[in-house]
Amino acid sequence: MRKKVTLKQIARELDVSISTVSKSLRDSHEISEDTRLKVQAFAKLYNYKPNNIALSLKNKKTKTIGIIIPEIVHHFFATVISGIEQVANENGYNVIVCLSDESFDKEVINLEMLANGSTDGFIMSLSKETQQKKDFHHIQEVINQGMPVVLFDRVTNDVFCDKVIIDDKQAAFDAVQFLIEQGFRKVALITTVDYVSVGKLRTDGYKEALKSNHIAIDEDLIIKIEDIENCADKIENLIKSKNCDAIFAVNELFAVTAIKIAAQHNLNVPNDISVIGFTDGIISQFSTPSITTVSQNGIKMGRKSAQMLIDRLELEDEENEQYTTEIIETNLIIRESTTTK
Amino acid sequence: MRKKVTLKQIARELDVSISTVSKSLRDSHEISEDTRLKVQAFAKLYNYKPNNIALSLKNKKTKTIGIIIPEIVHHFFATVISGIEQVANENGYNVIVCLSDESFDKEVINLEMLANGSTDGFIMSLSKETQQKKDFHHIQEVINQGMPVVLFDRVTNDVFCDKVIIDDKQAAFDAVQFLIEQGFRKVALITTVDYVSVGKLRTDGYKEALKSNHIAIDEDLIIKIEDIENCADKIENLIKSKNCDAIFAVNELFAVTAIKIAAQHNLNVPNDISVIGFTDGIISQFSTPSITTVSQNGIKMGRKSAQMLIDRLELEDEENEQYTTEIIETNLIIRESTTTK
DNA sequence: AGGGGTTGCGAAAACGTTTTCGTGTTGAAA
DNA sequence: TTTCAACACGAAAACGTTTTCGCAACCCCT
Repeated sequence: MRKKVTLKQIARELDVSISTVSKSLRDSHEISEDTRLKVQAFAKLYNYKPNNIALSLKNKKTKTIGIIIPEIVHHFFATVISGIEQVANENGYNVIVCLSDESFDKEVINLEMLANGSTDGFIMSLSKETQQKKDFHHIQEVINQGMPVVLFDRVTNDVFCDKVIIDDKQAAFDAVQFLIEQGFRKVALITTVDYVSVGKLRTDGYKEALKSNHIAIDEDLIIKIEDIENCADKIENLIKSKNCDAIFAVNELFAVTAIKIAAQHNLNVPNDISVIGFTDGIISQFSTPSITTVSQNGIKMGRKSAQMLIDRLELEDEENEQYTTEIIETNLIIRESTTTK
Repeated sequence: MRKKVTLKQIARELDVSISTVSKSLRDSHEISEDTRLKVQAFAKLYNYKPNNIALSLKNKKTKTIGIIIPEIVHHFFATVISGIEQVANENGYNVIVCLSDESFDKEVINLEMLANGSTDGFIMSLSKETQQKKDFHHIQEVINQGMPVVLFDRVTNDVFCDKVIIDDKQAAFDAVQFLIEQGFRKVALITTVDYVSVGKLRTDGYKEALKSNHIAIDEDLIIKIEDIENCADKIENLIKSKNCDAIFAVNELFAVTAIKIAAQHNLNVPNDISVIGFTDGIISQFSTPSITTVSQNGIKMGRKSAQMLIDRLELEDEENEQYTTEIIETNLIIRESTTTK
């Protein structure tokens, strides 16, 4: 086992000082060509690589980005990480990933853990519990300590920092508008409870679309799912009522579940009922029928988030207090689950 | 902006030495109760937390695990990360994730980057390119430097270290055996090219199952997919030939694609043709029909890998050269895509 | 020969910890 | 009064870097 070699060891071996070794390796002109080449040859031979930890301590920069997200087993978040990782890599950064499991406490613990020097900044999406409690002191804390934070997707107005979101309301509006344009008047909504910020916004967009087309909002056509496990019942009631000819679901899972339940009741999608989902994940692409959906482009969100964070990190000139909120465009991907009336 | 406070600052503020502060905070008996309480109160007030980087440098331990996988936008890998993260968290470790994008070079770069002090050890799954080149010197290198490595799923016999795998061959055997027991004799195989280790093993299992049931192997029923983009043609040929009554696919994507193409040719799954996939991901669960599949239990693989790595890391007593290979059991999840003949 | 500039290198500080060892003060025992 | 232990604290080294500064040695010019 050949442990990694340090400057000190090279210095001792070559009978020069540590400074000389360091300077030689960094091609300093202070060092004679003789010594420089000798040191470089020796370093190469022993495969010297500077120790990152020591560098981090010295430079007070870790070249590491902390990512804190609710969960990773979720295609959208996976794509965002993928995007972040791309940009991070291009700029010589590493990413360290923590999962909050939708728990406020875990989010706080992770944040504090990484804030003690492990990372230069954070990219986060809030856990459900955090959104519910509306407690963001932990985030404010790290910002106060001078660490940049970028929030994406699940954000809050209560903390000032850079943000990357989609226009959830507009996207929902567009989706519902599309359904209406296809001739549907009885459009149902399957959404989440209101404290999930994106769910609320998409609900708003749905309502607005109906309003602007002078369609009355029928509360019976709006169902709010608390937890995904037992969403089936409520959806089944909706379908059985046969009161709707189209459904807008605020995520893939709701959409595909609706389709499955419809099939169980011998209703064909899209012929008997059209369905639009949200998030262009695996499910939408591969379900049968494939699902018309609002594409969020997680890669792009991730890339943008990373770029904003890195820009701020490398902006040495202190305190550009102009926080911006970037909006990533969405687009409706039309597939097999919708038709015209 | 209130920057993080250091021992030195506390010491200066309280007019004691750095050692005294450090000892007070660690409840050393060398320090009088008076000073101890005073320091602790002050530290609490200013929310002192030791700097991780400094600790890492001193202790030569980062409490960080490096994960290098081909890609994250893949349900199986996401579940493995999730499992790793659980165990890591329970033991006070963080995880830093790098993606090789199936590229040998990126795998090498990531490994070298993290090997310079950033992590205490690695959990990896080999990129396709690495498996093809059969070049593992980079992995051997970090092992030689004394960093433990755990390989999972896509492993190799050419490097000695701990490994976590499933019995791919046996699992494939069981799946095909199941189909045969349901009465199918013309079982087709959709697999990958041979250099993908798991693909090869699953192919072997398929062949063995046929053999042990005295069914001749028909090479026309075996199709090998190079890249996923244009797998459709080959699969279509298979389906059109109408030569098979059941299909075993070595991953979800092949399985769902087969089902889709079958539908296009007015063949019903499972009534006209039964399909079994591999990996119990989102697709298998939510496609219509839902897919009978071999479940890999990524969470468990991740947990086991992390546990093995951490055990080795905390086993101070040097050099337990007994590397082990852990086999995670699989099981066949029977859903709608299979029936009996 | 003396002065000034260049060249080549080393000492030391700094980043933030922990820990070992030393040391001065106090109190009690001889 | 002297001696010694216990007590409370500080100095310094160590982890591996980078960088500033200082300092010899040499050469060149007058």
